[in-house]
Amino acid sequence: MATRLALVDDDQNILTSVALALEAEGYEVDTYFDGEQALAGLMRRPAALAILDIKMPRMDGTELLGKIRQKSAMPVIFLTSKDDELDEALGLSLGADDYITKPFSQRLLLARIRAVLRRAGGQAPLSESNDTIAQGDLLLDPDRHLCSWKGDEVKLTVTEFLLLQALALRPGHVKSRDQLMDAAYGDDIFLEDRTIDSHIKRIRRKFRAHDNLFDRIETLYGIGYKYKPDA
Amino acid sequence: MATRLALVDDDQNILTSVALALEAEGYEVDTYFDGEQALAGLMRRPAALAILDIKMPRMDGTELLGKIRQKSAMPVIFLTSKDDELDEALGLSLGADDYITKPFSQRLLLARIRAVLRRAGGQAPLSESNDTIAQGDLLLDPDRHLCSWKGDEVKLTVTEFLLLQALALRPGHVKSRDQLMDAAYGDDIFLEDRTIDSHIKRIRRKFRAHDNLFDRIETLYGIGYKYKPDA
DNA sequence: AATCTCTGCCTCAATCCTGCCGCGATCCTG
DNA sequence: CAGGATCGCGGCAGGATTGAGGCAGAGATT
Repeated sequence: MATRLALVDDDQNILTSVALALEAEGYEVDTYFDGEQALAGLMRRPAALAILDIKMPRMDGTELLGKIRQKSAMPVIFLTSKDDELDEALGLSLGADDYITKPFSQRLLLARIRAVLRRAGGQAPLSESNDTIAQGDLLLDPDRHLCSWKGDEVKLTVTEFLLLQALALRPGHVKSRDQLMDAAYGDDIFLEDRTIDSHIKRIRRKFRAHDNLFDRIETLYGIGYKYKPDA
Repeated sequence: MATRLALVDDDQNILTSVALALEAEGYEVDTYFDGEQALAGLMRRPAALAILDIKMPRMDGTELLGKIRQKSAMPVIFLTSKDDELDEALGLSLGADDYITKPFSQRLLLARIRAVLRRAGGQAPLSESNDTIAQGDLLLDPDRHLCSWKGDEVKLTVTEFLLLQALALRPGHVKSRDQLMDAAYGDDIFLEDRTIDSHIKRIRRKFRAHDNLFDRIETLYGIGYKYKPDA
């Protein structure tokens, strides 16, 4: 069930350390240290995504990408050195799905991998979906920034919308305050936990203004919040 | 319950001020001022996350990271000076989870710490699994923090949930109070044995409120408890 | 410039959780 | 069977967590 990634780089350090990191994230990783080896390996063990260093001896990344593209539409992410931007242009025009300049953080790499895999369509885009959410009486349309409860429009601010969206995306699933913070602001912002409570309070208040029995946002003491699905 | 962080920096000012800030946030912080000391300390007091300065006398951050990686997959955040980008490349491709360039805001540091811990925590769940447990009439879904008996929802607190999960994970197997304590709190906490009894009492009571014949949690005199599987 | 809105956070009171104690009942061991 | 160990249960008090109101600053709007 684990997604298999192919990692190609001639620098042994990068190869092993990045592989370790990815495996820690639950991916299976096949490592190759040059293009020819990678090409051969990919025939036998196809991967969901390939991560290629551009500069490699014997067969460089762009050439490898070309060969891969002859046989498969497998998503590809390029690794490039920071200073040679030419490579980026080259790689992308050749059909890479994304690129990352060294140095890169593990966080960035993971984000790109997830994004590319998501775009590639295999996985359910649960986290970032822009789709309308219709959970019983609740309707959330991100594109129109529209929220309604039992037909009545409920005016939410951006933050409130994002939080409710995160909750309603997986009805019944518990979200910690940290997770909600991620959903509304992203990784790099730290706020008081209790700020989430404040927003939840405001969301509840707005919904109760339309339906004073509204109780779909449940508090789980010591854990977080969840959106209760229809019974 | 407090998460322990390891902070390694040769600058005493940074060491103490950052440590203070982190402690104010509720973390336990072990501080070390060089790599060797840190390595020794980490053996005895393992931390959930290490924050390493890259430039240090005797053993620098990357070297320390290497040594740490030989023994553990502990998440690591690097601190780097803004001007030497080389360090970043080196550290990150070596397997650090993230990096922060000095000077950094406390807010960013906290955000990164949380993000890394979250990722790490999700990956390596302390106990056995995050899967739903379905044992006959019992249903335990950690993601939803949902517990039901014969279809009825039974509302459990976090501690109760963890204990029941530990028991139900291996139906028929005896769990000592110590083992249950580990499952619910981790192995860093000492509590009165009888406290487990109290929780078991409350779990039983809650289940009996739905089914007064409930007797699946069996007491093994002098040993512990076990969850009785279906006959 | 004068509002208005959004938002993060603070305070206070109410509620919930939990560790532990004591008592009586039960269970083993010799 | 007696004595001691162990356990179930009620209850309590402190601590942790949460809901609600409110406030001030930053931006946006008028």
